[in-house]
Amino acid sequence: MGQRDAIDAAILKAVQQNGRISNADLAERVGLSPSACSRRLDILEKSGVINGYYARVSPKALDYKMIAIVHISLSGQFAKTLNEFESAVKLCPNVLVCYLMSGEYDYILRVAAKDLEDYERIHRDWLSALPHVVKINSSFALREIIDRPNVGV
Amino acid sequence: MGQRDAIDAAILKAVQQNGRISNADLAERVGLSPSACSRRLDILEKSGVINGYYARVSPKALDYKMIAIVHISLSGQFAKTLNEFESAVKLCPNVLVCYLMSGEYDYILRVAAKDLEDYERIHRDWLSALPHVVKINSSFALREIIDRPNVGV
DNA sequence: CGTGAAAGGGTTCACTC
DNA sequence: GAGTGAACCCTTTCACG
Repeated sequence: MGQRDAIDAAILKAVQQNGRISNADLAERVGLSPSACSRRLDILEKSGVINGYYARVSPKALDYKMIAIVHISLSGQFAKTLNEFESAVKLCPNVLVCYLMSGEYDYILRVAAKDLEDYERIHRDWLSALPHVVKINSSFALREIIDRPNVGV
Repeated sequence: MGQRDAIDAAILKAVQQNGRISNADLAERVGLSPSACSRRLDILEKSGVINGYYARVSPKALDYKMIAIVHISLSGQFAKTLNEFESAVKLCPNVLVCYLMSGEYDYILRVAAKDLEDYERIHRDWLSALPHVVKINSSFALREIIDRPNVGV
């Protein structure tokens, strides 16, 4: 699962910075022939180390001007309870991130909304309706300081 | 800043799902000729609607097995205080996300670490050392349920 | 915005070391 | 595993309608 050597690490770093780099340029950058580079990249993709390639689109351009951080507690920690909650939360398209957490709350969510009215709808129709929820705590981002797509680049 | 019409929206949706789609394929998908599609994509990139393209790499493959959510409060809310904190936090490569928040804490951070020992180092050398910090509260992700790169795709 | 053609570049083989 | 060379395909980018 981990990269094998320094060249794989260099490949990963490069595609994290520029997902549209051509294989030819990538090969030159990491000091490999195009064919060798293509083989390695293929392995990294097929083995799941590289999940995919995406464009970053400014959320504001999509009219998503609001980010909420939502802490949620459930009525219990049984596997069945967690599974039912997780299956349901995955269906909400506004939930960008969801982690099962240690600490006071069971889950933390990052939710995108177009505006406050949109968030109220999401809160009412989605979040409050999730199974086994006993406590919800929403706070809102006033400003984005950092949003890096990847670690260590 | 917002997209102009349905075709731009379709272009954005496509590149969010596949950042490596070729212009020819993209044109076909949105029902445009390659030249017209290329012109639109160029505008979307140059105007900043599309921020860039990147590969998603499994954090585990990079040996980042740990995600911490860190709530931080500062000693005040003066602009100078916030600015100094924000300039400093941007220098920490392990901080993936940082928002200025409403609510109990001033900032919320998403921090990647290789393991608990690595996190202790980050906490000690970076987070605790950030200017004006008076309270830090770390909790840890036990499991990732959702991690979408983009909203509404 | 669409068409068409030209030009250039990239990918992908089989083969070799 | 990596490099070479060549064929093939595709993409991009014009000028023009």
